[in-house]
Amino acid sequence: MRKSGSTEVFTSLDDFYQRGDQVYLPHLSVDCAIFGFHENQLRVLLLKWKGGKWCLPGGFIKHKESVDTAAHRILQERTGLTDLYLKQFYVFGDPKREKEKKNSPHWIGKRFISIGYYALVEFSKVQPHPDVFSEACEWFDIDEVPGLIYDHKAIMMKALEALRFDLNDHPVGLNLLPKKFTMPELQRLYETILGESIDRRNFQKHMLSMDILIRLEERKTGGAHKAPYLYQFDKRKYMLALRQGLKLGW
Amino acid sequence: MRKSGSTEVFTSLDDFYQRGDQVYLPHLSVDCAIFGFHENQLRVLLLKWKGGKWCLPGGFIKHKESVDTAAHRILQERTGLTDLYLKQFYVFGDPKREKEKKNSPHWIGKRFISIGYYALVEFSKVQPHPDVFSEACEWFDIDEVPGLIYDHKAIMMKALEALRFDLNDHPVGLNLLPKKFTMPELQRLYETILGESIDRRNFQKHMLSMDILIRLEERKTGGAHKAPYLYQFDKRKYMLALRQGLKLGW
DNA sequence: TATTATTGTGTTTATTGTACACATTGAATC
DNA sequence: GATTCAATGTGTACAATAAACACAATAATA
Repeated sequence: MRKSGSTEVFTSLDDFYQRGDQVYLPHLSVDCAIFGFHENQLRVLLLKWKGGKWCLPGGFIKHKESVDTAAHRILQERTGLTDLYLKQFYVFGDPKREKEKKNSPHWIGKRFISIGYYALVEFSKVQPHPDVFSEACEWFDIDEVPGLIYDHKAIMMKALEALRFDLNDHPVGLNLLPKKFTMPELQRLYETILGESIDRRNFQKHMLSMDILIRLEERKTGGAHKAPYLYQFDKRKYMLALRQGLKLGW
Repeated sequence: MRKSGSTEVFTSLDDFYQRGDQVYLPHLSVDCAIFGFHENQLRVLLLKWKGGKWCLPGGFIKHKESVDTAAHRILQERTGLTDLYLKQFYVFGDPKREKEKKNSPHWIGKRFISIGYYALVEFSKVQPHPDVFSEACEWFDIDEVPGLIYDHKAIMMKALEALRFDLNDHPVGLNLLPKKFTMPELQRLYETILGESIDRRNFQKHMLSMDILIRLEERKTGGAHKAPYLYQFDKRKYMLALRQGLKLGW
């Protein structure tokens, strides 16, 4: 059994089990690893089934809907965000991937092949919404993710791997950080994604040499110690650099 | 309508149209871009529908079969090879992707979402076999691919892009070249995949510095001009280097 | 035997990456 | 208000890598 997004076309949950395949493609689902960055940590948004395990937000594809649109719809339902960075990264097609599933006669009890997406969101803008199958929707530090249903842990790890890979030529920083951020924050983002530490001074030199950052006059106050400058991305130069193949990674 | 691999479980083609969904998952297909390297050119293996357009080899997923297994089965049927390098690279999920398709009542006339794989094969080992829907199965230079059915041209281009990307950390050379090859041949392979020319001397230096090549005593005779040395990959060191994150690309 | 196009093997220079040092600053402490 | 502390801002020296380039050797052809 799986979670769905909007059930408004159905009169009841039972109706959804009975007639779901009239609306959705059978045997196919979309699962999303939604990444955010908060308090210098990479986080992932998880759902908790009523009385059950945690899982990645997911849903199904309508009969005449593109897979990308389905993923956007699902993400919008879970986060409230319409404008987020979304990337398909892998298909999970092992017939035994849904270990705990009991073979029910419903369409939803059958085997599902899942198309994996990862999303990058600005943490502070997200309003987590549980779906009808869930009792909670919360952020988890990626190092503290609990046991997940089915192969969702593997999906999440693969998403993280894809993210690490994409750091070079996809707008990761731009989509995870707030408008204004400090150099140390940007560095922590890289470090948490790559899982390694980077020399502070070399990092700054490297980032500035790309000419995609604008240093503001402001500094970030409040913290102890010396107040760091605030930066923002020069979005035009950033996207141009990506198109021209500049490596934004480490 | 699409091409299938083995139809041995069906009594006739009509039977396949009528009962295919009892064997295969509906709405799902696998398409493969099979790459080979011959006469210093990267090539792709295409099928020609009886009386129709050219297309990528493809097939369907059995109800209890993993997607990877399905792809291997399809490839084996088309090339005769059981042991080839295969990698899933993208899902094509636009409901309008099958432009020329007429909506027939059969399962096969419905919308299909296609999972794209690319394969790397040693050209000389392949015995191309048309399937039951095809009249021809031939290699094409990737710069001379004719118009393809549906979105298969886009799938092929995306496969090529994925291959270019994977050149760094996947065993591309090992799987595309014959056991023995010359340094110029290896270089042409890189150049044809990357679409750019590389300095001969720097290329050789770079490749040798990786310590994954064994130079044989033999030289390749027959050609005009100076006879080049033959090399082979040190498979153990090659795979070790990949696992350790050595960049084999350019 | 001379020619030609290609291969084998360097060297030099420029660019990039790595390691490390020291001064500055803002809050907290005495 | 001076001192301490932990973090930030800036810079320099060295190593490793990449790019540009030169010349000798060789196998078929003329």
